[in-house]
Formats: sequence, C-alpha cells, structure tokens
Amino acid sequence: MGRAEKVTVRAVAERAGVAVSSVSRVLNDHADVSDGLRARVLAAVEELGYQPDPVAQSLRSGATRTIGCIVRDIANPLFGDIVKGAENVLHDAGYSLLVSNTDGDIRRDVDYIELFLRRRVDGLLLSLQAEDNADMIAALRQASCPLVLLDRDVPGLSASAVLCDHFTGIVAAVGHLVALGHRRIGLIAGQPVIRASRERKRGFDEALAKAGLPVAPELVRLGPYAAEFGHASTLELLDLADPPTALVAGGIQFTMGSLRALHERGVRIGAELSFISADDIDWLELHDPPISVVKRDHMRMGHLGADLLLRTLGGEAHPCFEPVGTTYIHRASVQPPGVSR
Amino acid sequence: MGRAEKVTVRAVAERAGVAVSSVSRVLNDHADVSDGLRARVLAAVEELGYQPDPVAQSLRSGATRTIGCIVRDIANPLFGDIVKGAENVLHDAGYSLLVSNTDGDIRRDVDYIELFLRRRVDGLLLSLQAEDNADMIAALRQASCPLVLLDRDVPGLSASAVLCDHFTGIVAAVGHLVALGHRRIGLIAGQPVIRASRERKRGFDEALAKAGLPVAPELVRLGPYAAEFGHASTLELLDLADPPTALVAGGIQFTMGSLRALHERGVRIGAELSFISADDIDWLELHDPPISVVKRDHMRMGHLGADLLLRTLGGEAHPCFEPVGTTYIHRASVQPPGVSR
DNA sequence: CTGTTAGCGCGTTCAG
DNA sequence: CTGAACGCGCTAACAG
Repeated sequence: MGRAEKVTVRAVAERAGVAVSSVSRVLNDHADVSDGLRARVLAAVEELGYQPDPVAQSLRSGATRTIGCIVRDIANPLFGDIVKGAENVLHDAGYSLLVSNTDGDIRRDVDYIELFLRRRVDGLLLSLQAEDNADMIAALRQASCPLVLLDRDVPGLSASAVLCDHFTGIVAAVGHLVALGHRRIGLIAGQPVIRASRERKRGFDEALAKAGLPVAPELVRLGPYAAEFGHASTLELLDLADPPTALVAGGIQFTMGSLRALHERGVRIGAELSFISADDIDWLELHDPPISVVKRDHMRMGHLGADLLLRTLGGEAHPCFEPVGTTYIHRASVQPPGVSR
Repeated sequence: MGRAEKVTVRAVAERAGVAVSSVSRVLNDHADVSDGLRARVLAAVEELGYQPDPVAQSLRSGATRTIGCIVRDIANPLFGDIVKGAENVLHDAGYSLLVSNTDGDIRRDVDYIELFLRRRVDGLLLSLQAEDNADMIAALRQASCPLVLLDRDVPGLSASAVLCDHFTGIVAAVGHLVALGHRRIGLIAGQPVIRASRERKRGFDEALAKAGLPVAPELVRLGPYAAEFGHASTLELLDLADPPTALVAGGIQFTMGSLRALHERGVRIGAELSFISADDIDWLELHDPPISVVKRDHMRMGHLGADLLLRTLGGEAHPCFEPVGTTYIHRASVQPPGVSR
C-alpha cells in the first residue's frame, strides 16, 4: 500500500528557505509578493508535490467547500437527475457533495439537516418531504449557511428556491383530456404539505372548472409519495362503480405504482385508459403505447439550485427564486367510451 | 437567520469547573473517570447544548468519517441503487457519503480519486470505468485508506471487492433463447476493460458453444457504456442482411438505447424480437409485453460494499471478495421465424 | 483520578 | 515586502 509522506507548509518553507507565512501568501495570492520569493516557493511546492490539507484549511477558515443535499430517494431517477445536475456544477466550482436518503421519514430530514450543519457544510440543497414540520423549520433556522429549496416553499425562511410551474403543466394535461371528450378524470397526487402537490391539485381543479365539469372527490387521491400509494389508489379507482376514463399521476412514485397496477389488471394505456404522468422520466416514452407526460428538466433544476447556492456564497446574490418551466407532452391517449366526433 | 453561539470544550470545562481534557475523557469514555466528574461534565454538556466540531476532530484524529463514492452516472438508477444501499449502511454507522459523476471520462475517475484522497476520506467505494488505466491505478496506490471495488476487478491492487456473477446470468439467458429455437442471437455489451463485460462475453460464447451454434462476430457489438452505443448498435443489427431474431443487451445504458431504437423502428418485443436485458431495473417489467431480464440486486451490492468497508475500517476484516448472485428471469419471448414445435 | 500542555496544518494578524 | 507568533477546536501525552 502506498504511503505518501505528508508534506506540510513548513516543509515547503524550509525547502524554499522562507517563512511559512510567505508560502501561504504565494498560494493564496495575497498581493505584495516579490517575484523571486514567489518563484522559489512555487519551485519548492512543485518539487515536494505539496498540496494543502483541506481539513486544516477548513478548521482555520470555517469553510469546508462541501454542500449537503437532502432528498427522499437518491435511487429515484427524478432525484438522481437533480443530484447529478447539482454535483456537476458544484464539482466545477471546487465543492464536494454529501448525499442523503430520507426515505419517507420526515424526522430523517431533521436528522440530516442537523448532521450536515454540524459538519459545517457551506450550503444546503433541500428537497424536503414536508414544508410545515416545526422541528425541521427550527433546525433550518439554526443554519448560518445559505439554503436552496428545490421545488419546495417554506414561508418565512431565509432561503432561495428553484420552483417548477406544476400548475401550467397539469392544466394543459387535463385540458387535453377534456378536449378528447373525457368527463371522468382521476388524479393521484401528493399531500398538500408539499407545494408541488398543492399546485397540481389547484391546476386539476381549475382545469375542470374551466371546462364546466363537476368535481368528483372520489376520483382524487392524495397521499404519501410512495409507489404503494399509487398502486393502491389506481386499483381503487378502477374498482369504482363509475371508474375514470383517464388518469393523471402527479409524481414518479405514483406513476410507477399506477403503471404496475394497470399492468397487473391488463389495462392497456391508450387502448382502454388515457394515462398522463406529471414527471417525465426518460424511459416513460418507451412504453408501448407511449405515455403522455408533463415534462420537467430535473437535471436543470439541480443545476440551477447549485448555481444559486454558489452565487449566494460568492456574495453575488441574495436569496431569490428561480422558476423552472413545465411542458406538457402528448404521446398517446384514447377517447372515453360513448364519445363520437 | 439563526446564529448559534459556538460552544467549545473550553466553555463546557469552565461551566463544569473542570479541565478540558476531562471533558474529552468523558465524551470519548476513556476509562478512569469518577462518577461525580462525569455527571458534572454531562450536565454542562446538556445545559450548553455542546456538540463536538467534526472538523477539529478530523484534524486531530486524522479520520473524517467520510466515504467517497465514484460512479459513472448517479442519475442512472443502477448506480442510484448502489449509492442508496451504501448510504443507508454508512449513515447508520455515522459516516457521510461524498458522491461523484465520472460520466464516461476515465480521467475524471483519476480526478475524483485524487480529490477524495486529498480530502482524507476514510474509505473509497469504486465503480470504475476501466480496470486497466495506469494513471488510475497509480492514484489508487497512493491511498492509505481501504478501497472497495464495486463489480470491478483491478489485479494487483490491495482492495476488497463485491462481484456479480454475470457469467451465470448470461448463460441462462442465452440458453433459454436457444431452447426456444433461436440460432441468430445478438449481443450488445461493454468493452473488456471492465470485468462485467468480459464475463458477459464469456458467458455468451460458452452458451453458444455448448449449443453447438456458430460464432457470428457481426452479431456482437462491444462498445462504450452509453445509450447512444446501444441505440446505434441495435439499428446496425436490425439492418443486417441476416438480422438476429433475439438480442441480449448487457447493461442498462445499452438496454435504454436498444429499447429506444426498437421503439423507433416499431419492432415489437415478444412479437417480432426476443429481448433480454442484463440488468434488471425495477420498471423494465412494466413494458408491454414485459422484457426478460437478468436480475441483479444493486442496492444489495452497495450495502455489501459499505459493509465491507466498515468491517475493514473496524479492523474486523482484511481485503476480501464478496460475491453477489445473479438470477435470470424470463418474462416474455418469441420463437424465431421458421421454428415449429 | 484529574489538570496542564503540546501540537494536528493552516491562515493571518502584527512587527520589522 | 517578509517573518514570527498565535489560535481555529480538539485529543493525547505527560505530570501531579
């Protein structure tokens, strides 16, 4: 096993025949350094292969060049894309990314917040599981580093945010189904503790109202973000005496669960039921027939979030909001029974 | 914005009326501490809400309680599952996980290795992009922390590894296709710089040989792990004068690319072509008709890798190899043209 | 059993 | 323009 001799500033200083502070000056290019000294220091650095110790730098400076990222499920391609986009930007800026996995348990959000703050991260990228948890808000208030919320909205908190326009996407999706003649449209979405869920529900309601369609509470299922919920809800909707002819699923977990339920029942999308997913994941279109989606660019969201964080760290920006557009993409659908045109 | 007063050991010591070292003794339960002192220290800790600074602890102890993880694409659910499994185990053991994204560029493997080592991570989880890169091997030799390879094999390196049995899975898959009567079977897989690719090719060759089938070099495409390669290769195979009747794709990227190509061409899996993916991703089965897969439990691989790392760190284990089984799951297929039975 | 002291490696005051 | 000295917060020697 290789053993690298630990080469410190002191070693470099001795090698160059100067004081340690001079080495530090050169490396952090603090003005007023003579060319001769600079050259000798750089030569010594090169010869010894010196590299400053980030841990010592962190203790001294208070900055760790580390960002903490909190997401529900890093294996979920939605969050994977966010993390990937963020990591790309942060890496290029010299930051490293710590990840988490809160997995449906809101207390783990709090745990990770406290853990990352204790580790003195320079910033936090947050895709929280709920926006109204008191413990979580209290934990975030302790933060002395910039915070960026990813598609979340916690009022009264000093944080930036990257927000998606879910409303427009759902309105377009439902509008399209209505135009096809659907009158019984189901919605499976998350609980209102997350802005995305509220916006989806609001878009759903407004689109129906605009079309003069009645609200059918039994066709709306709001629950925890888990494939099991999407699965169970889809089965319940299919078992209704008067089942929906079209279904909008408001998150990738729900989409997964719903597709599995439809698959089990042998219900063919586009042939027997119109299905729209409110999160475009790359592979959804590969279904046969393809699934219609409301598309969001998750990598871009991570990208923007990291960018916002870096700009705040660099003092170039104060907390602000960055909107991310949403596009509705129609891929396949079917007219409801009894509709002629 | 909340401003937490930094409470140090010194503050706790003064509050309790003892020396700083006594505080340290109590917290790290170094033997020989009187109950009275312990109680007073613990009380002061509680009252002040003291929490040790991990950065200072790291500088002092040399350990950062941080693990670096190197993967090609964290947004890929395959790697996402690995990272998730590893993070779960590491978090419970008090470690945090730094992630990366090497994205097809082998030099980024080297960059991240050097970055993480400079940051003094306590261990490295490595899903490398090639096993034979000299710079990468040189970088890893500099490591003084334990290394765990994830489904990779770098001979001559002091590292543990979690390995999948790809061979058996591909043999089962090809064997099944042969039993159905297929005689022209295509393979899309990675280059031999990664053990997984070599094992898949070896399994493919042996299964064909065992069936007394000729080797058809034009049906085997080995290339970089990218959806584009799977896509282009699939189109090339379809365009052959004598195209394959069945296709085995040896990695999730290739599967993605191939499915997209088949979708574009309107080729129906199970109706016109048998398709087997060598990496089961949760959602593959949701295709209609379902796709046959060679299943691997990626989360378990991350789990085992992290466990191996922790055991090595705890001195409970020396570098070793942990095998992960592979299962072939048949979901749908089609007999080749001209086969009656 | 407990207190005093010396660094871990770095950046940054201050004098010269 | 350069060097000497201090301290970030903690742990581990070494004394008492």
